[in-house]
Amino acid sequence: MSQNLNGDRAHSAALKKSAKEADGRLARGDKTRAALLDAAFDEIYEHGFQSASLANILRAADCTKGSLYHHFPDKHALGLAAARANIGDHFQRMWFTPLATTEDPLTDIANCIQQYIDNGDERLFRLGCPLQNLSQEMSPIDEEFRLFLAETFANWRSTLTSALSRGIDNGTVCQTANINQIAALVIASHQGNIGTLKATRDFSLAHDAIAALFSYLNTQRPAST
Amino acid sequence: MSQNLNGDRAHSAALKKSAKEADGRLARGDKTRAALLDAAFDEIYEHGFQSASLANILRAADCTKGSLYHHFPDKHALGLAAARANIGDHFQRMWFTPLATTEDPLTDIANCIQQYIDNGDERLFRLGCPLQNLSQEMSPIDEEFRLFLAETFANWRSTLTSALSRGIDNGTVCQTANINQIAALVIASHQGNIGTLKATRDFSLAHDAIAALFSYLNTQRPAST
DNA sequence: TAAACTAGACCAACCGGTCGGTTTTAAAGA
DNA sequence: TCTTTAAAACCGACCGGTTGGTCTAGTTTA
Repeated sequence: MSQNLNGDRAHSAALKKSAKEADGRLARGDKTRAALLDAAFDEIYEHGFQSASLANILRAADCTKGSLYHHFPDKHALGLAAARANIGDHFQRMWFTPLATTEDPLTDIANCIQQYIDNGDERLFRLGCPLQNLSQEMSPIDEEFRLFLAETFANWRSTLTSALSRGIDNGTVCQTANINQIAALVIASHQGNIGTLKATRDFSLAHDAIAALFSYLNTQRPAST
Repeated sequence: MSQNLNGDRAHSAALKKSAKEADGRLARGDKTRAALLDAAFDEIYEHGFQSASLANILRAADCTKGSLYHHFPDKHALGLAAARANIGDHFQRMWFTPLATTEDPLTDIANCIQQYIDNGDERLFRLGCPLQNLSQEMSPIDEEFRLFLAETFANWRSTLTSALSRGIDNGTVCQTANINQIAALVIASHQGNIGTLKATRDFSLAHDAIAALFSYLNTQRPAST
C-alpha cells in the first residue's frame, strides 16, 4: 500500500521477500528497483524531469525497458518515486536531524546553512537544490509533484518553527520573536541563495547573503542585559 | 552588429528600413521577428527552454518554420534573444527605474518587493520569475545563457548597492550598514520567496518572509536618537 | 508450475532543423 | 511613371533522430 503511494507496481510478495533478507542484500527485483530510482534521480537532477531520458536512465541502471515498466507504470511514477526517495533523505540529514533536539536553534540553523556552503559538493553548486529545481519545473504542470514538494516545504518549515519554539522556551530566542517569520526568511533566503549561485557562481554574493541573514538571526536573541 | 549579439540574422538593410518608419509601425520582417520573440518568451516561460516546442511558438506567432529560420539560426539563438528582450525590460521596470533616483532606498526596496506580491499577476505566482526559471534550467548546461543571467543578477545587485550607498550619503541608511550584505539578502530572499510560492502556493509563508526581511531592513536605518 | 522478473524489437508522435521554391519589397534604370 | 531586378521574407513538405510507451517471449525464483 505504501508502495502504491510511491507510484510503483511492487507487490506484497516482493515486500515480504525483501523483508525476509537478513543482511543488507536485496532480492533481485528490489536491486533493480533501487538502481532505477538512483539512476532516475541522477538523470532528473542533471537534466530536469521533462528532459530526463529513459534511455539514459536505463543505461545508468544497467537495465532494460521491460524491467522499468515492470516496476513503474510510467516515467511520471518513476520520477516521483525517485524524488521521494532522495529528497526526503536529504532534508532528514541536513535539517531535520540536526534541529530535532537543538537547544540553541538560532545557532544551529545558521550551522545548517553554513554547512551547504562549506561542505557542498560540486553538484550542489552546479545544479542547485533538487527540491528547488523540481519546484520550478514541475509545480506548474503536475499537481502530484507539486503536492509532494509543498509537503516537503511544510515539513521544513515546521522543523524550523518547532526548533525556534523550543528556543523561546529555554531562553536562547527572544520572547517576542515571530518564529513563523524567522522560519520563512530562512527558507526563502537559503533557497534563493543556492539558486542564485548557479547562474552567478559568485560566492561573495552567497557569503554576503548568509552574513546578512546571520546578523538578522542574532537580532532575534534575548537582550543580553 | 548589435543585432548579431542578439543572435539573430537581421541585416543592415532591414535595420535601415525599420529605422525609416516614422511612427510605431514596424516593417513586415520586424513584425514577424517581434511576434516570434513574444511567442518564444511565452512558450519558454510556460514550459522551460528545453521543453519549449518550436511548433507551439510558430502557431502562437502565426508564422512558419521558414520564417523562423530566416530570422534566427536556431532555437538557442531564438531563446536567448527572447530572454534578452523580455527580462531586461522587466528588471528595468520593477527595480532599476524605481531605485534609480530614490532618496530612501530601504523604503523603496521594500516597495519593490511588496509590488510583486500586491500587483503580481496569475502567471507570476504560477510560473515564478523568468530569470530564476532560466537560471535553474540553463545555467548548468549553457554558458551563453548563464553569462546573460549572471549579468542580469550583477546589474540588479549594483542597482541595489548604489541606491543604498546614496542612502548612506543622505542619512536614510545607517553609516555602518554593509550595503553588499543588504543587497545580497534582498536578492536571495526575494528569489527564494517567489520560487517557494510556486510549489507551496502559501501566501502566508511569503508574507512572513517579507515581514522578516522588512524588519531586517529597518535595523539598517540610522539610530533615531 | 505460477508468479516475478528481464529482455529488446517495435511503434506512433514529436523533435529541431533543412531546403527548394514562391511572394513581397524597395531601389535602380529608362 | 512604369519596368526591371535582386535581395529579403516567407512557405511548408520533408528529414533523421529521439521520445515515452507497448508487447511478446524467455528466464529466474520460490
